[in-house]
Amino acid sequence: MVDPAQNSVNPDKYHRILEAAIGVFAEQGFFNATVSKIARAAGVADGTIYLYFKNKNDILLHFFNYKTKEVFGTFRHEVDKGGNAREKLRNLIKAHLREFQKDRNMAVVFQAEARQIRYFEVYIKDLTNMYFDLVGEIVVQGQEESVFRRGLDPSLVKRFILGTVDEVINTWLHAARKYDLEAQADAIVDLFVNGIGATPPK
Amino acid sequence: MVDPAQNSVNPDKYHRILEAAIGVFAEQGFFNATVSKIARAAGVADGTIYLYFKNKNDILLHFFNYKTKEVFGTFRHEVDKGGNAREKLRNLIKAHLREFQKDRNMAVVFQAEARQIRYFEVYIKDLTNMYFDLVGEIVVQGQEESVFRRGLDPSLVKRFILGTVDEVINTWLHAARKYDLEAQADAIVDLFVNGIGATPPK
Amino acid sequence: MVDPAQNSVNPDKYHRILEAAIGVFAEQGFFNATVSKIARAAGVADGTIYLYFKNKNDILLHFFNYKTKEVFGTFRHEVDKGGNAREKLRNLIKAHLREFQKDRNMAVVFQAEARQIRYFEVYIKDLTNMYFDLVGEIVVQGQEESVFRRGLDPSLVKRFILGTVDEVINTWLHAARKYDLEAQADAIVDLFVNGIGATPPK
Amino acid sequence: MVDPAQNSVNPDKYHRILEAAIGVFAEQGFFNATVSKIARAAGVADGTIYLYFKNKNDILLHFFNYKTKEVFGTFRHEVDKGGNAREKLRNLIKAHLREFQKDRNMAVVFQAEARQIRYFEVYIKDLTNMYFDLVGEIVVQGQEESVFRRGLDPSLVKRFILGTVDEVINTWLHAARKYDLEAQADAIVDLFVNGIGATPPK
DNA sequence: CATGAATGAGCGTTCATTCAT
DNA sequence: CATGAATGAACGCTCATTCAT
Repeated sequence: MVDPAQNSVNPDKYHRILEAAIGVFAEQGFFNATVSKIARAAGVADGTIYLYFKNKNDILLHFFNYKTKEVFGTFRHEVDKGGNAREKLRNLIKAHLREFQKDRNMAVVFQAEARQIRYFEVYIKDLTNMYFDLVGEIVVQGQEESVFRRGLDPSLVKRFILGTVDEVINTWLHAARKYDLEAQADAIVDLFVNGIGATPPK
Repeated sequence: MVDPAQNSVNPDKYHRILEAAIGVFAEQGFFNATVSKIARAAGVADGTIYLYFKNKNDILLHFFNYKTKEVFGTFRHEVDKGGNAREKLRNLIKAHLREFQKDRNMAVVFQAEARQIRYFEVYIKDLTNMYFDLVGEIVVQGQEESVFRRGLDPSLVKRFILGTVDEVINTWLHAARKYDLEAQADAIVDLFVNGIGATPPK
Repeated sequence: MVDPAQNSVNPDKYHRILEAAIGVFAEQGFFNATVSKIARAAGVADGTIYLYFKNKNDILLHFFNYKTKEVFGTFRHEVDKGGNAREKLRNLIKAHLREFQKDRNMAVVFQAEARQIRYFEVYIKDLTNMYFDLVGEIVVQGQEESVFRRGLDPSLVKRFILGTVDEVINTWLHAARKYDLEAQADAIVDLFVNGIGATPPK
Repeated sequence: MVDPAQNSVNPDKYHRILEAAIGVFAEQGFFNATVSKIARAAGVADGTIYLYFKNKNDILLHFFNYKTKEVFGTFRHEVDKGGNAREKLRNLIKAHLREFQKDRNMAVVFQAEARQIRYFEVYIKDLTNMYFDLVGEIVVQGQEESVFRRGLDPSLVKRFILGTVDEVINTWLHAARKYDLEAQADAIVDLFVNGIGATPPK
């Protein structure tokens, strides 16, 4: 097997297979996807898959390792572009929704398989922690800026935020009618910041 | 196959197999679980499984249809016990966390498989809608009671709430150290109601 | 297992099962027939079958041993009723067609399974030989009476006759439109006796 | 699965499996034959069978579709070589006996399974009709040539001829002592043409 | 005698993986 | 590097048979 990280030979084929695989995984689920189907979708022979990936598991692993990590990298970038905490939070949510909307296959696979397959647990945890770290920083900054209240359980806030976005994406994925996902960012952030409680007469 | 609804024969064995199956599904995932493993776990012969269930899929289907529906029934009951909207919301969250904590296998299977298997999508949607309806009612009541603010997107609020609880349970399931899940209810409700924003100097 | 030959106990049930089995065999073929289906058709429990028959094979064996042997007994009787050889031949063919027409299930099973299952070969051979003996006698008598020509290969004549009747029944069984089988007897005998050759100007 | 019609891959293996399967079917019958036994007989792995055939049924189907159709093709050819009707009839019978004698496995499978398996009924009917057409043509020609008498029921004559040959082959297959099958052709044709009746003093 | 729930051996089929070309 | 035919372990499922009631 070639190391695709420093793979000078045919990086094309590596990506073609990876994309094809994600497509098949998205459509059929990891377990119902066969290596043959992936090969056909990628336009290569079955055996060729094994020149670029150790085995079927390894394909999904690469997906988590490279593809989604890349996406999570843009989250970091987007967050950094924000000035204050609220802006950073909004940028994160917006980026999250945008990127998942942009690559539906990725979204499906990530949402569907991430919780399913024990084998990949550790990679998922990595990604989740990356996300949690981002949120953590934002919260701390927000508290320093006094836009977020003190005394919050940071770990709970992280789950509060990731859980909501996750569910919003999930609903979008299963919806019959397609609507713009990114457009929901502001309403979501508003909920995060203000909750559902009636504001007392201030 | 016998009708398990009527439990005409050996309801014991029916439940033993169902519990055993959920255990195996929880540990290995649906696709890695084999009928043989389930039979062994239940202490019956492979063929016996097929006296109570149509096939492997059918076992999971029964799980969604009976076991989790029952749990969701207690949610309704708990909500009804609450007087005002905030209490109802708290009761729902508490019940949700408690029931999933009480039956860890159920929790694992529900969280892991619910998003995964196309075949069962319709059952999951049923359960989700049941949940959404509950939340919807609570929100409306809260708005009438003026504890929840107007102008909320009800569908977004539902996802906001389910998503958070979902993620909280998920984190608990994957945590190394076991902690009390139900105890988080109040903090969660507080987040829902007040958000993370700093209260303006009142 | 009870010996059904001298079975004082519930000969009814024995015959009910046998008839039911032949019906199921006729409809589905021996190998696709299950003991359960037979039991259901007979209105008894699966286990009851084994009180009257050693196993699934044994049911078919009883069929060959008793049911069809009985039919072949009437062939003998019909032949004996005929005066000259030609009459005897005609009676045999008529009886053959009539009996198979009368019990379609028997006909189907006999025609379909007789050539198929090695296990029963010996019983089939018995029946065939019984038939061959009948034909043999008729041919000899016919030659003595000078209605049948000398120099015939008796064994070939037997196959000539059984084969034709067999095929006529077979065609009837598979025909879409139902017609009277017995009515073909005279035309068949005419073919046997005169062949298809044009009679030379006598 | 590869298209065996085009024999794009390893036509050798395709034929090896087909021959092996027919051998196993001949020895054990279709239902008692297992894919494993066929694979072992063909010297390939179980899975390899499925590269050449859709499933176990498909093997028998190919047998009927290609192997026996080919044989029936030679029947046509042999018939066409005959000048007058009697010669044609004789050629048909001779070819039929010869071909089935040449490939005993084919003969066994054809005789045994043809009447048995509902699934293949349509293919058998095809073959039978092909045969019937041949005989029909011969009979008509014979009547025109005035070697066969008028007023025959053509459909009955067909069954008369096929049935006899069928039975002759059948007897041969089950005989303990092997004798030459083709040698019986003339005696059979003589029976067809002249019947068993004594010729009146002409 | 009768039942039918339980058994488990056995089968057809799939598919990840290998390797000769 | 690329191929795809070949492999065979493994699985879901069926069903003849048994036996406790």
